[in-house]
Amino acid sequence: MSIKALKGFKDILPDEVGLWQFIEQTARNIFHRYGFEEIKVPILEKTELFVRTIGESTDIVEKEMYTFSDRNGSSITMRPEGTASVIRAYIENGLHVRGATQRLYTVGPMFRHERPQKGRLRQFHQMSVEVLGSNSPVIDTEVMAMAWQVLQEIGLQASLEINSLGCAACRPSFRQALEEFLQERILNLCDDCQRRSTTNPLRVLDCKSEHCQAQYGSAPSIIDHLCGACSEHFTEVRQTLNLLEVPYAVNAKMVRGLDYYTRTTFELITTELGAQGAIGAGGRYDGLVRQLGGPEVPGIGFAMGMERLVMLLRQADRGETHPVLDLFLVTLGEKAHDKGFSLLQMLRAGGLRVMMDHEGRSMKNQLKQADKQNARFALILGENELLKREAPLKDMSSGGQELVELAPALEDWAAVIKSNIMSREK
RNA sequence: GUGAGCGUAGCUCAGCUGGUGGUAGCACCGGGUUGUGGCCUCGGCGGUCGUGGGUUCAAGUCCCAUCGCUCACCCCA
Repeated sequence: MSIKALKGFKDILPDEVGLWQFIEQTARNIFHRYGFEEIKVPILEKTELFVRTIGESTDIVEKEMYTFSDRNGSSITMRPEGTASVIRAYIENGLHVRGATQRLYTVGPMFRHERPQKGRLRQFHQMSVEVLGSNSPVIDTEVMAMAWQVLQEIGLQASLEINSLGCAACRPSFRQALEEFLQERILNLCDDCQRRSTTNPLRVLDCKSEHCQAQYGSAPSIIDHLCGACSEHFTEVRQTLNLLEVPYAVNAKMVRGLDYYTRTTFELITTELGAQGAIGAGGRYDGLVRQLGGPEVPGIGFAMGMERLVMLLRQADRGETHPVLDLFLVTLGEKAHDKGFSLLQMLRAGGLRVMMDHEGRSMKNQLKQADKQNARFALILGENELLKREAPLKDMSSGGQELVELAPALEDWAAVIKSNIMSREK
């Protein structure tokens, strides 16, 4: 049996890479328009970083991290998400002195040891965005509007759901009210909710059981428990979203899986991906920088799942993008091949995408190759052409061809061929 | 971690109540014009039927185990 990739680890084949590049380029372009700068951070970090930020009792930390001992015995972890590393880098490099607010994004693989299913892998890729240093609710809106715009520009539909989780001042009172509510009817809840009511009470609210949901209609809502400042913040977020005419819905039952979130949280949700509806999600994390030993700096961020975006585009049949060759050099005979090889390099240096055959295949075959590689033109170069000093340039889509002169010097050939091709650029 | 479904060619799949693995489609390679691709046509390559046991005269087909994949739960991008 040959060696196969690890469970949950996938090859991204050339057919699909064009789509990945399209998404990433579109997103980067938008991020730059919004004043964001890229930061590249390591894939490995000290385990402690994730334990302290994501939260000790979260599923990610408890059972999903790729954690192991380094050769000198320290515990290191392959990052399960991007925010923690960016915050660490922000603090470690004193980025707060570069300006009051920093807008950063990073792109790359994340690792979680989960059971793979549709839209969920053990190595997956995120584009992750962070704003550090602003308390303004308008920043929340700006960030959501930017995420929204990314989807718009890559041509995807999703709905935006928002919520507020409150802050260290108001969340505990809500949590207490909820716990009391759950205790009163603990025996009427499903097994999962009974478990969740002690481990992670907020989670019960998005239970899928109808029986449970019927009872949660009267459950305390986080929105009602927000303190004055948090309530005002949330109101302003909604107002500015309205102002920008970004469509959204408030979902008071939305919960996030990472402990560091405060105040505004949001998800971009699609119904087209089976059980994995979130294609982007994020929120505020006002205490996080301080908690990691940095200055008292608020933050907000979100991540988008590349695999899920790619999957949606494929489903929408916006699939494979084939690389296009400007020219395929068809050569006949050894002499023409050698001459052609020099010409090939000259043309490439001149910026054209050019290929040729080195296997001595028949002309028919070489044209077949040209076709398969989506060449726009084919230049036919044989002994006759070398003697006559002119060669047919064939337009592969129309089939028509005309002779181009072969100047005495190779440089001039290349220039003539290039200008011939360029002039027919449509 | 739990549950369900599925493993036959590189890919998509036929293969009935067990009776010799398909001229199958796509892809790949080569012919059909001795210097012109796509379409057509002909031919070729390609499989320890996931693996290991068992039942049987006989197993791709039935049984058990195991591995893998997929989807769902949990949870999450």
